[in-house]
Amino acid sequence: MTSPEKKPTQRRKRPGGRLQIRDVARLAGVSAITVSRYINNPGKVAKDTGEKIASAIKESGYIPNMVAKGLSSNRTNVVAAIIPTITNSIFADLVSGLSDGLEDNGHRLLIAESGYSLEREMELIQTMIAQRPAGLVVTGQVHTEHGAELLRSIDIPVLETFETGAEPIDMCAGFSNFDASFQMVKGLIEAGYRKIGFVSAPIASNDRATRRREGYFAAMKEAGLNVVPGWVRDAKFAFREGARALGELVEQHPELEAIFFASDVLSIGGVMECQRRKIRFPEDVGICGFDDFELTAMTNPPLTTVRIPRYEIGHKAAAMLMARLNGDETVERSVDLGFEIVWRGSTRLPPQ
Amino acid sequence: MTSPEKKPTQRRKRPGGRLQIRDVARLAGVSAITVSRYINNPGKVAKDTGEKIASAIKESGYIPNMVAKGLSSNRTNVVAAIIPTITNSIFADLVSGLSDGLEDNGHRLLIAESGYSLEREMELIQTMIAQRPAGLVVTGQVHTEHGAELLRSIDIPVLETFETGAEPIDMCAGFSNFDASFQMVKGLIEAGYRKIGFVSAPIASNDRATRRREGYFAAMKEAGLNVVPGWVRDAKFAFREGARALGELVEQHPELEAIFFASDVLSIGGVMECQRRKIRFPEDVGICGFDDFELTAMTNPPLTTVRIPRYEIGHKAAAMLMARLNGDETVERSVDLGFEIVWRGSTRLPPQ
DNA sequence: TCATTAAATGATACCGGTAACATTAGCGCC
DNA sequence: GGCGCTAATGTTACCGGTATCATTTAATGA
Repeated sequence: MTSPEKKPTQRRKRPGGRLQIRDVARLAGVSAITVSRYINNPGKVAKDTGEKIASAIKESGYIPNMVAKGLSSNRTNVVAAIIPTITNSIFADLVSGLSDGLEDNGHRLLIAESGYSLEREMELIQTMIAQRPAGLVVTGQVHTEHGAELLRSIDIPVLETFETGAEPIDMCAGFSNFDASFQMVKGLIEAGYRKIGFVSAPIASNDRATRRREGYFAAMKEAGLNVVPGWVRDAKFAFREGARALGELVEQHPELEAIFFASDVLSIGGVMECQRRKIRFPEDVGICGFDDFELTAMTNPPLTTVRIPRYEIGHKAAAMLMARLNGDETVERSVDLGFEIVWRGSTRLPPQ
Repeated sequence: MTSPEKKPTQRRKRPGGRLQIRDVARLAGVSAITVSRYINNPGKVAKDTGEKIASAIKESGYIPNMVAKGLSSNRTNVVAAIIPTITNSIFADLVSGLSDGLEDNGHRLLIAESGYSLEREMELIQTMIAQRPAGLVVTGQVHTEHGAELLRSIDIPVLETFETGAEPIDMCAGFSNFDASFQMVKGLIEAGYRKIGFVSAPIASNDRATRRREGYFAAMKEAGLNVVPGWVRDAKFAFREGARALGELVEQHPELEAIFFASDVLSIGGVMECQRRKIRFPEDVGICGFDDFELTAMTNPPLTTVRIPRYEIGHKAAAMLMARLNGDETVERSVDLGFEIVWRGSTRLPPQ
């Protein structure tokens, strides 16, 4: 029944698989390596050879196998990004900038969400390393000890985003959350506000929120203003949490003259709550936010907020990674893309 | 100077590289393949061998190379998703659901944005195939001819999301945009509205928007209501575009009794514009949206809208892909996750 | 007792590309 | 003419895992 002859190592294990570079080479009448050269650097092959290969590729519909390429060349065209959540639009904008910058350089984007957990971030760093990305983007400058160790030990460019206050592990792109918050509060004080409430995301596992809170305290302290503990609140990233925080603050601390929401998810929620409660701003209480969501320009009156370069951070991050991958070791290690306080009608304005 | 002896094929080309499975094997005193077995299926190795390997992995901090694994096993643990844009929160929610579902199964997510261009989508399908993903997720059921051909020809599960009207190329998960829009308009008509405006995203390259518009026309026609061409508008996905559309409609068509924005990005913009113009809803004009953004519940009065299972689509998509990858060929090909019309105060309510 | 079978483990080739080196041809120049 | 040099192309081994088949060991049973 079974024929005794034993095939001596058949050549192709996967007859259903895709076309290989060898098939294209055969079609073009050259060797596989020449096709490889043409694909990666057309200038390296003679013009007529290149044309033969090009038409062989076109006719056959060959699509290269980047997995094989990655293994053989020891470099992939994938960049990994770990963000807290894609549903917060500041990170969606970051990812968009990153994606645009990477696509322009033939790279793909692998993303994962840590859910604002540093433990989870650390696990994701490991699983991302397993994919052998060409570069790694993380959020913030604080990580678990083991996470930071992993980031230090890998031999690919690592980019921390959204905060530039500390010395980067490798590179960072963002702005100073402390300064931005400090300047906002300082401006409010100059505008005549004295009793200023502060609402931010929970500061656990979130150095950006932590720096913003520190900026608030520092500005208050510098002006010699006392901060009542109840003025400072946590609220998770959700519009309704901002609404809840505003409700609690105005009920429990009617003395407040202004409320600074250190995220526009929260400030928009706060504005909605004001409208529901018929609280007028800036007349009854000044309201300001952080992030410059598109919506902040459309409330009535529009919201004072901090414009941060969300898309630009991603785009710059991509550029920095690409430069490093191209061997440019002169890339700046810490890039501060700045911020801008946008004064609009939801608060009184500082003089001048 | 240079020693004449020629090393006969040195074993390791990349001494700076990461630990390999062979290193772990040596540490544990077993062969590489046994370590591989332990990693992929611990039950396949003896208990004490497994323990030795486990501690060797732990001590050495070995992180597997998924690129090599992908090449050798001809299957990667990466799923590719192509969405129009990550900055529209409906797709951010989709991606979030997808990401959660994939992570639970040890898979990673590769994303790319097509910018609502089918041409770009087609290019991205090609570059994604080059990465040899385990599965591919796209948006909508309409693609370029070549794009559809590619999707049909690949031998991995393909999942079309957010629309279930047509026969899927392989699988689809979503809901009927036509029905959802039809039911919303039908409800408005039952609530007594006759002159109803319609604002949606541009329908070019966007079958979801196209179906929603068709649903509007069908419901109007069924009720014997005439549609004035000027009542139907395009607006790109941006809050200010929704605001602009509302402004134009109320100025040019003051006869309109209700305006249906077929996206909550647009409806929220419309609401903001109403507040600025002191237009009351539902008193002056009924306003309703589509998507059920969190914010729609917080406007004053809250917005009538269509709740769609954004996160669930992504999560279900992941589950369907994983089932197929596990060899389950009984997976449903077309999964309709439904929708719900949420009647709130921004429109009059249909009877009962 | 020894063949039979299952469980555990190992040896080897291979996945589809590319790095490193080899080879060939063509050219300039002394 | 021969040498050196460059441009174009080919040969071979290798990237770090796993599929496949082989081998060893232990357990089972007539």
